[in-house]
Amino acid sequence: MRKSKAETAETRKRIVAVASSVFPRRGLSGAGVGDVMEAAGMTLGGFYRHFESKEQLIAEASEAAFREFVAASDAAVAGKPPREALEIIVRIYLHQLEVCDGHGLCPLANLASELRHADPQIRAVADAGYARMVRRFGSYLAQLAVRDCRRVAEAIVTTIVGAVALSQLGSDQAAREAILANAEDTVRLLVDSGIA
Amino acid sequence: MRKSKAETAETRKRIVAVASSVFPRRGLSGAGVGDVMEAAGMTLGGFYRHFESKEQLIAEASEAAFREFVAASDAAVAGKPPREALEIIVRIYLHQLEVCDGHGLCPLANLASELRHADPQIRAVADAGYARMVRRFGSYLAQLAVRDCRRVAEAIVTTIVGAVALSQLGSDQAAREAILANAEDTVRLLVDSGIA
DNA sequence: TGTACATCAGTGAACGCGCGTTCACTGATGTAC
DNA sequence: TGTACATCAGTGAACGCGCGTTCACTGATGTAC
Repeated sequence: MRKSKAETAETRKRIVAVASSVFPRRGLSGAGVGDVMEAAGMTLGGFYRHFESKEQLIAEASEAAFREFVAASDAAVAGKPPREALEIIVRIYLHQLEVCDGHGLCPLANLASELRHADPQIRAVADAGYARMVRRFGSYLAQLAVRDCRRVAEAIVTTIVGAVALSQLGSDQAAREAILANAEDTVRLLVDSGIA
Repeated sequence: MRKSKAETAETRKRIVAVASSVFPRRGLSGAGVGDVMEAAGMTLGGFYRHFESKEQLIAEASEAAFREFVAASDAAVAGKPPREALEIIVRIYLHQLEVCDGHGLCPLANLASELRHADPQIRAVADAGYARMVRRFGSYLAQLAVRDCRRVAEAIVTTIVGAVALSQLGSDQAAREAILANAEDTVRLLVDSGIA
């Protein structure tokens, strides 16, 4: 049953891709290695041909999730002016849960409290993802001549991460939408506050 | 070894109090029933004289955590004018992690992603806690004649919960403090934006 | 290019540990008379 | 009020399940000659 190198690489990618959607949706302790492998169409036993541990998979899956989000939102804002681009990215982030295929789910918002207790490797990925988001917003804010770009960018990230995390606790749909809509307004307020 | 009714009630309260600090600090799946009992100065076996399940303890501990936070912040703002009271509560919330005894840790910020996968009983407590926080801020905002009290209150809660949750992922102290300080500014901005 | 052997991706079963839960037991409290 | 018995909080050990990890095995791929 040995597979060609190309197939092996494909399989590995598929496992990471599946994991990047399974872990944010079900939680780090809520989804097992077996669940991920099953969702990838394989059996449990093959896992350790590709990864050293569940932790390693989580780290790579989180990296992939950040990359997917960046790729998807980059594509959506290609050629748009900065203000519009910024709003589109915020909107995509806030509505990440409504995308049915469940990809591009941000680890920060979806795994927040679990990441704290994860191992250093995983936390480092989360840290890098956060820094990346801040830099991304920061660069748009700079183009808009916003004062204190970095601080405003951090505030925007806090707002949208908090909104997505909280919106998943609400029991009724209306409350969840209200939280997300509010976050959009808050971001607008933050941007305007920094514009001379 | 049977204990008097009063002692039994004391023991039960102690377990809940300990749990309300252990679970937010170590996570729902990171802390076991045995850990809580040990921290309460007892052995594992006695747990089921007081609670039906770990889930029930988590639910009661979360309720207690919300209550503790309300009690502590109520005491701190007694007699203060609304604007000042609001700022103090925000500050207490944002610095909840620095309190050494580890009490008054908000389940929303500290257990965010784990609450999503918890059972309905626990989620209901989290929901109620969120609603309570929103109402609390809302009433101060109303006293300040802020427009859209409820929406602004929700935005404030999103901001401070997001800030506390995110601040725990940062690796260095400076980044964590920056997130919290930013949140304080964002809240001010939100309040001012609603004042005629 | 063809052949023989080493490699190794994937399978299915088993291992081992952690942890929620249960249980037999102890001895102090509560209660019935 | 005193006595005898039932109750039950707390202990320490055991059970059982889930899950991360390991392992023997299979058969297709890669490679050395």
